[in-house]
Amino acid sequence: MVKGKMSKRQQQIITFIRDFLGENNYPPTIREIGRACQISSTSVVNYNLNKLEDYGLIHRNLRVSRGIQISDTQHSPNLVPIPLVGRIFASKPVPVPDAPSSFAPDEYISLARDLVGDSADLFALEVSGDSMIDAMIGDGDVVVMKRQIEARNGDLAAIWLNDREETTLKHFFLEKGRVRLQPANPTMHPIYEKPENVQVQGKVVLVVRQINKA
Amino acid sequence: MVKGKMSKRQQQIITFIRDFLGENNYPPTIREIGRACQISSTSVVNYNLNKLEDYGLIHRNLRVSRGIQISDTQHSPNLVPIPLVGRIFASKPVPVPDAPSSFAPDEYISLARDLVGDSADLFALEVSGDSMIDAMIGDGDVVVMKRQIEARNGDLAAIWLNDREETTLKHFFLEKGRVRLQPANPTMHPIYEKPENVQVQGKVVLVVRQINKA
DNA sequence: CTTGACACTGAACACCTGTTCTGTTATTAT
DNA sequence: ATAATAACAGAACAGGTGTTCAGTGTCAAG
Repeated sequence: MVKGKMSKRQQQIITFIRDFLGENNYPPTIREIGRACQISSTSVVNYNLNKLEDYGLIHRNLRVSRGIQISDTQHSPNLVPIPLVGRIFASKPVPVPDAPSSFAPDEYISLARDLVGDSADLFALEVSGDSMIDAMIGDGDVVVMKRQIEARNGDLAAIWLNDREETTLKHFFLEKGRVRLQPANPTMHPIYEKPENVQVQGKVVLVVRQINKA
Repeated sequence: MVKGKMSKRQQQIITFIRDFLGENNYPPTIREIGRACQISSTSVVNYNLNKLEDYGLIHRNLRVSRGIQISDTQHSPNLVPIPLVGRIFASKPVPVPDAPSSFAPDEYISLARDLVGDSADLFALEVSGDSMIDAMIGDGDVVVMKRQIEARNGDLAAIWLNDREETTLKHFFLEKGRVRLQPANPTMHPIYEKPENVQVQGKVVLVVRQINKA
């Protein structure tokens, strides 16, 4: 959260840092910033960098050359590796990985960070069969899920139905004592379940379908 | 391509650089590398860094502090920018961009290269409405297409139907004088058209669905 | 007007950093 | 064994780099 308002100069500085990082893969020095922003004195750059750190927009490693990190955005590698932990069937619960760091080094899929954000507990599943077709998800699709036990209204969630012993992907709505599970396909009708019969296993964040996997 | 074989020390150095970069978002100095790898002399680190650059594993910016880049982590080669050229409706032809380099700098979406390959003439469209639902593609989905006028059997193609004046996304099959257009949803039935009535506008390569666009 | 805060200048300092040089040790080929 | 090459150590140097400090001008509040 930004407490104060960034001055024009500070905005100029932070955009330059971002550009410089994108081009060189390492942060600029104080003097390089000054040169780019027409600031004659290193102390002024230092002064404004401290301001930017107060605002929480950057992080500085003191006494280290080029020790600037941009905190707000996605600036590490722009790719997020997501572990592909298994397949998802209608007839089995979702194979949710135990810990966020339980690395199954078998396979990863890489996605641009701006598609999925920075969350740590993401994992991916390949869909087997056509049982998720009412969620507009077909055989071979890859779903990226976020590990969580509860869902908020409207979330597309992976839900285990205790009585049917079946996994389904539906939009989750808790309404006056019952759970409405709404297919993503708007031409289909919802089903209603008792809350104790549904078990949320994760929330779908992204669906990727490769048409011609070579 | 690596011409020589990396020594143990060089391997140690490059893994340290990678770790350091992952932790601090900026590259280490020569002396930091030496300290971490038990190398007493800066010249030895320099010596091995030059070797690593000869092998093509890193790139050095001479006379610049922390001027080391790891070539395989450079995000540029791993991300493919795809121009988002417009929206796709059932009632209108696909807005195919004219030239592969006709840059509409409005918006881009970045995707990992291993998802879409290297082809130059890719473009992306956002789907409006639920008219593509029989291709399991819903409102707000993004389809990545490859510009081409002909389709091969089995391709999921964007097809303009001359008589209905309508765009549809279906699997394309040319069979004995007629064209079979098969919905991606296996529970739905195909339609048949005369070849002169269908006009291929592109081939769908990828479908991405972000569930909670913030 | 005075005060104080804010943004900035210019200069100086101490340390950091990449580079280069001479020399030593280990490895390999002849 | 001998020579050549690769790998390393240590020191020194020039310039880069973060930091600090004494001032300057501006501007709004008291």
